[in-house]
Amino acid sequence: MKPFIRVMKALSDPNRVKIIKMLQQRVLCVCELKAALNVAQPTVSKHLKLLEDAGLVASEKDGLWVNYSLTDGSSSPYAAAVLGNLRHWLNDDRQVADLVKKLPSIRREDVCKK
Amino acid sequence: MKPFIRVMKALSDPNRVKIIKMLQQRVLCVCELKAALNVAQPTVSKHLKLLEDAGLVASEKDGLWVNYSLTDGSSSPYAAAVLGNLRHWLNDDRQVADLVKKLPSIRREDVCKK
DNA sequence: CTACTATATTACCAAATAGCAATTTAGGAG
DNA sequence: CTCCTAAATTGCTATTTGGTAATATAGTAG
Repeated sequence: MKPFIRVMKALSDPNRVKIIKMLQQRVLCVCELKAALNVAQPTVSKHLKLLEDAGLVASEKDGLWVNYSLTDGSSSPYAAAVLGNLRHWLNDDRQVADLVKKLPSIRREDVCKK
Repeated sequence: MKPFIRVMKALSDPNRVKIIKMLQQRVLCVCELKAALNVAQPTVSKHLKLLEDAGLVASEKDGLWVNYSLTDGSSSPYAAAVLGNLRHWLNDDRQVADLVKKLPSIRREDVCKK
């Protein structure tokens, strides 16, 4: 039951769903996500932790950066199924579409460094 | 986005998931669910409202009783998909299995009437 | 070593949520 | 009508949760 609940909980927040939809486009680091969502950096980190615990995203360190990507779902059948559905779900959603559209203009080199 | 979030939120509580799994067995009224879950009646009603708003369950009055059942999912593609998955998901879960097993012994005539 | 930067962690606040007891609504039976 | 019962609603409390600012951690560059 717990693993299923974790996936549902992870996907029951708009910002976390947006993170998933953005990661469908490409690998992203924390500050790119922070820039896209317009929230504080710790907020992004917390969301990512929940998504990772649910088996929805994976992280890989690259020097100073941490790259986040979608998992293949092998760690959780629930995550796998919903990630599959989310490939086509919400593509027409206004907020998601806007984010995806502006995503190419959000580049690590510009966005990181305060 | 909202309808999707509603479905995820509705399914991110163990008692609500248990309600879904029990409704896969048969139609149930509020006091049968209350007896199965061991929670207060208003708690059950509140859960059912959330599930109904998400398009996961439907209610039908029958005199003094209100019968709750799973929807066919026509009101929400998200609900439809997850309800489909939940047909085979969690069948081996300890708590769910126990509930399903004791469900036949929970009969409206015995359980309602305090 | 120091200085800088990306991320994680901690501490805290406000809003949302699961739970209950008490009450209200609504239908059935006398 | 009154009495009874199933369910919904209201009002409340404790816990959870999304957010932030401040701090700690870890890697890079000099």
